[in-house]
Amino acid sequence: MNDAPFDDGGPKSRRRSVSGPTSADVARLAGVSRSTVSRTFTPGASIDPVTAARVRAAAEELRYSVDPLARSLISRRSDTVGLVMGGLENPFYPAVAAGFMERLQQRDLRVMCHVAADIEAVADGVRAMLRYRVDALIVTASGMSNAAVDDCRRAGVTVIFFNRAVTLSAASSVQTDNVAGGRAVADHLAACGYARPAYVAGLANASTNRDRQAGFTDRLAERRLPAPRVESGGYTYEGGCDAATRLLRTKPRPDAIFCANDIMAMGVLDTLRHAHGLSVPDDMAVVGFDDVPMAGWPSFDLTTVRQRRNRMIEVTLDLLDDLRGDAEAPPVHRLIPGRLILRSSTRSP
Amino acid sequence: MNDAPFDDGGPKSRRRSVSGPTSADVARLAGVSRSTVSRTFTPGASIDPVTAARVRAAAEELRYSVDPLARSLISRRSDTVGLVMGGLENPFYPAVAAGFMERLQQRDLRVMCHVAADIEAVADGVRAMLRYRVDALIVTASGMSNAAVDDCRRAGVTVIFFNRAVTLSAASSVQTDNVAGGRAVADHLAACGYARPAYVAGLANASTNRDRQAGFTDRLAERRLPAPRVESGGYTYEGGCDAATRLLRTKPRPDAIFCANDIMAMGVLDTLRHAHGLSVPDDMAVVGFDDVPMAGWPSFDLTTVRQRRNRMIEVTLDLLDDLRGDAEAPPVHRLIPGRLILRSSTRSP
DNA sequence: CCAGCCACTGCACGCGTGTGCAATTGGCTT
DNA sequence: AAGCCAATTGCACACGCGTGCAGTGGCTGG
Repeated sequence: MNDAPFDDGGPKSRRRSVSGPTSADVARLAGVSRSTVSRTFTPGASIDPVTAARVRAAAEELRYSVDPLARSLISRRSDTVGLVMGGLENPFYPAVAAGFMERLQQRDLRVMCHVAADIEAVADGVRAMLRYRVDALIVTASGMSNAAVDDCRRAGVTVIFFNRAVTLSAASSVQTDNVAGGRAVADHLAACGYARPAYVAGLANASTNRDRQAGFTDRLAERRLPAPRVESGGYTYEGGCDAATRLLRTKPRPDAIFCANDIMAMGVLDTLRHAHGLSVPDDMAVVGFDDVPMAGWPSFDLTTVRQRRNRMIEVTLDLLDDLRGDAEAPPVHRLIPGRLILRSSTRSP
Repeated sequence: MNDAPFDDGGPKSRRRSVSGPTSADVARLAGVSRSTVSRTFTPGASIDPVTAARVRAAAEELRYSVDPLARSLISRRSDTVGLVMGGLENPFYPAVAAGFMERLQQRDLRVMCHVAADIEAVADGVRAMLRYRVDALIVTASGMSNAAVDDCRRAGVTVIFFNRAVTLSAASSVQTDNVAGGRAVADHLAACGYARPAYVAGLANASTNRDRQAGFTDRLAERRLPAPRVESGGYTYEGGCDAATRLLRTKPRPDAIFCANDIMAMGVLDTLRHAHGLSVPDDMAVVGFDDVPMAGWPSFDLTTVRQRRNRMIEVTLDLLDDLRGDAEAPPVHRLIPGRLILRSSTRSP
């Protein structure tokens, strides 16, 4: 019961063992007022360096550290950012999440996570995080209602969408140039002599999917190639498998399949090869998007559009530094160019 | 400067637009004291249902919700659990993380995440989270110093290790029966007539790796089979590739390779097939551990030990419910049996 | 009819911190 | 030498909430 070695009789010594020393304890030991202790740990506050050193020594001795909850109760910031993710099935996103966490931790920021598949779940998560006073919000590959964005704005929380376009809302965004990626794929397939393109779509309401499809389709049209047959694959491996099967039944049969992400492309690849005995790229070309590590494995060796993941993350965090605090700042939109990685799932030009 | 549209003259109206209504506002509207409002939102508090209803109505009207920071400042709990992860490269763990998040969100708990590769980084993350008063800590596949565990205990925070054995510390754990998994693999390989086993290890200090290897090796010995040649693969695909190459150079050449996880097994598989033109399972058997979705894809079709991910998560959360609050409770250790999934990367018995 | 009990409510204090304001000090200018 | 200014510090008041304690009123049992 009494796991503290002794009770010093001070007025607040009851829960010392569980709640740690307070700034009052440090103040007493250093012979200053509590305000001075506070100012010691508040960058930019007016304090004599000599006093500050004495306070720091006392804090060190007591193993004191500022209680972030009490601090944010009054300062209205929490040194915490919210990370809202649309799902972790596509291996691109765990890598993104890990990248964000590592870098945020480096800056001594805590990260509060939330996974949410649909718009409503996102809004719920966001509102919950707002109550915890997150300083900013990063939303990866998931939609968000304008109402929720407005809530953030009202709360003074800047929100940045990662790989999600945002039209009329007041939020910023960082994403791969998905349109250009789609166009690059169209160019490459045309250069290789493929003539009957198909597109395996991701989620219909995802801007990544729409942009990739638009770039692909538009560029095909510019090059006088037929509009691609479209099948939905829902951004999953199984969806890719099913889409491949459906595409094989269409006449004329496509000779090149562009998938909105790598996972679906792998499903397509596996289905073509193992279920229908087709040869890639001889019988059919397959192209993905993301360039997840697996895409480079010899079992797939997938031609794909690489997303510059680390660069995107850095840009997002730089943006965060710029925008944090003033939610009134006008939204910024950054487009990061992707890069077509040529592998053996397409013929050579 | 004055970004509120107008000032209603109330004593605390300055920041109304950013910080939302307080319990005092609700109290005023409902014609009760602030305490009564508080009790309305405190389960188990003594309050007249009629009054509570009136308060709720007022709260609804003002869009009031309890400030969780202020609440936890005094109640010493935060309705937040910390999730510490050792990395997200192995796709088993993003799935685990997502599972935890979804279920915790369902229970209206926030989750604070941290990724940390080594023991020290884990300790840093844990200490940071403790300062934020997390109610509990889930540590997946990552080690933690006893000092850090003690810090948690002192802070009254229960910690549960997920897929990490814990020997002398005061923390609980939930994990697959890795020893039994290793034994099952040994049995299966023996039954199939393989005679020269090898083991591709994960990280040397990971209990999962040690247990799988121990079960495998012991059972091989029991069946009078030679001790397996061991190469380290560091739990990564590339590590698996390299280990395979090294194993192919050993004499006598192994005829069955058990890998401590699926990702390494895929690296082994790809290397055997594509770099050395070997046939699996005819020339060599390959077995993994985890049964990630990819293991079932036709490109790999990997015999492996399935970890009952969802079951493990449920057990962990049940444990959390039992243990949350009393850090004095004796630690609990749960072993979840795995299951050998037979596919075509091994011959039939 | 009264004592006693119970359910409910309000008061006031505390949780651990940031910060405007006034007070003090010391150095420098006139 | 007197006055002024900048630097530094302490006081006191928030921040938004939970909760022990002391009431208040109504009801029951005797």
